[in-house]
Amino acid sequence: MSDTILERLEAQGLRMTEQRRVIAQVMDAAHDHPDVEELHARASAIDARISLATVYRTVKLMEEAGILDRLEFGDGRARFEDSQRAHHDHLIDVETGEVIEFCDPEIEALQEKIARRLGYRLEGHRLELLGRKLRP
Amino acid sequence: MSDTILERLEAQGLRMTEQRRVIAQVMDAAHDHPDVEELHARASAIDARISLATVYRTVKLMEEAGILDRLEFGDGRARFEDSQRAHHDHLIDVETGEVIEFCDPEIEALQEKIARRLGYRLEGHRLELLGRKLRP
DNA sequence: TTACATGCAAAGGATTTGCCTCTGA
DNA sequence: TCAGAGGCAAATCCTTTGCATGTAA
Repeated sequence: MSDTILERLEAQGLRMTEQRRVIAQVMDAAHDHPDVEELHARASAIDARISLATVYRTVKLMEEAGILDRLEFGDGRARFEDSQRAHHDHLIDVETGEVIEFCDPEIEALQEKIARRLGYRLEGHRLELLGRKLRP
Repeated sequence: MSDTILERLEAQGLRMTEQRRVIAQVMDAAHDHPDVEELHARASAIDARISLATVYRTVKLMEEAGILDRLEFGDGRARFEDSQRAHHDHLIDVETGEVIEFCDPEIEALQEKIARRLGYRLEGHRLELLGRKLRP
């Protein structure tokens, strides 16, 4: 459960190319939610032989392999994070765009309950809170 | 609080064109979450003199006026609903794509609480549950 | 060797915009 | 009348894809 992205990628038996290694390394080092362009910039800084198209393909590969989660914050481009980081939701600062992660077991439990009440088994969720910093 | 979209549009003092009237009428009649293309189809059925571009412009106008809410269900296109319909969240059937609306005061309260704990005043949220129908 | 990955550029889908014409107030 | 709205097509933005070439196994 504490494997790196690189290790999980190898464990899938996928062909390990230089590009995939670099992108995995970048995502392992990332503590934020980079979009494809940002990912491409960080990867290019390590090895310039990586095209945008490859980043798109790799990110899709990793998403389908369950290694990355795709996030949509409503700004029209996808962002990615390590799917193995402990589950959390996001609070977005509407003034600065800053993203704060949080996890609340109560809200998780409540979601299960609501889904069940509607006759569904919960398979996932997206929760984003939008807020403005309190000035005390 | 129970005005139609048409009435709210007029109340804003915006120029009332035939196109805006038709789009307002379509949204008033809609009990679902149409995307722009669907909206254009429904509007065209009433009056063919409405272009896609106008639907895009009108929908943006209405969103900025607080008349419509823009929804993103992760399929790459925006959907719209009457912002004045009682607040609710969405449960999406991952098998059929069907969208079920629900409202849970407990979860609303919890979100307020979480935001406050993080030092924010809650301004809004997006919550989508993804589920699979229970077969009893 | 060879199936699969990459680069590049072209293609796509959703949305926006420039520009000229039309129209509501 | 005339500022703002609409139509059309071109432009943009993000993402995907076809094809020829490169490379991991």
